[in-house]
Amino acid sequence: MKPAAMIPVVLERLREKYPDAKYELNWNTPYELLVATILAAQCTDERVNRVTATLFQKYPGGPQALADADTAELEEDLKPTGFYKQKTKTVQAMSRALLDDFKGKVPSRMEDLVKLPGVARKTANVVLNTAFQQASGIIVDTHVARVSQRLGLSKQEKPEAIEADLMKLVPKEDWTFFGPAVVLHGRYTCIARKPKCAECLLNDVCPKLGVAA
DNA sequence: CTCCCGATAT
DNA sequence: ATATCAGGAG
Repeated sequence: MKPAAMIPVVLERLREKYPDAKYELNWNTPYELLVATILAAQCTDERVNRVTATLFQKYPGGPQALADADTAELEEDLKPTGFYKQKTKTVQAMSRALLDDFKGKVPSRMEDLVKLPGVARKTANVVLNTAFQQASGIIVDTHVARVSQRLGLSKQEKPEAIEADLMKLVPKEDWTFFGPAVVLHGRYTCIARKPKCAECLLNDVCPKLGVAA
């Protein structure tokens, strides 16, 4: 089955299983979502939510508090999310850039967002799709990348190239659903190490590329 | 391409 | 022992 013909099937079945697929990160403001998304690199949402729950109480009011925070102390706060020195540096630099260049407000344009330290298209798309209801693009994280390759929707390796392929295939009105839904499918069914092909809702249309028989 | 970080599955 | 986990920077 050709990729273009698979898309309606994929969308229909994912909608049935995950009717209201959305990101499981907790947030109250675009800024909180941006920080949470940065912290989510190589880390589960559940762990991020535990950290941010106390983090935004301790550093309230947006980017100023985190920009001004003591770095060593913030490192301890972020430690459970892994890559904590890197993430501390990134979150503080991003917060300062927000204050310096955007009056402390999270910009709602892709071209502005990706200028922020620690923000590339994946993170920007999460913020735009989720907080600003904007179909700026399709979120391509490790799950979306893997599932897209296995389904034969893209043969590319780089996330940006995969996103470009997907944007041609998936109708724009489905972009904000496609990302989160495929993430869930990738996390719970089309698992990296040991995909559950037997119980997969797409196993009849999947070419099973890259999956051990 | 490597590094950042550490836990867990295989 | 190695791969992977909601990536991005140098």
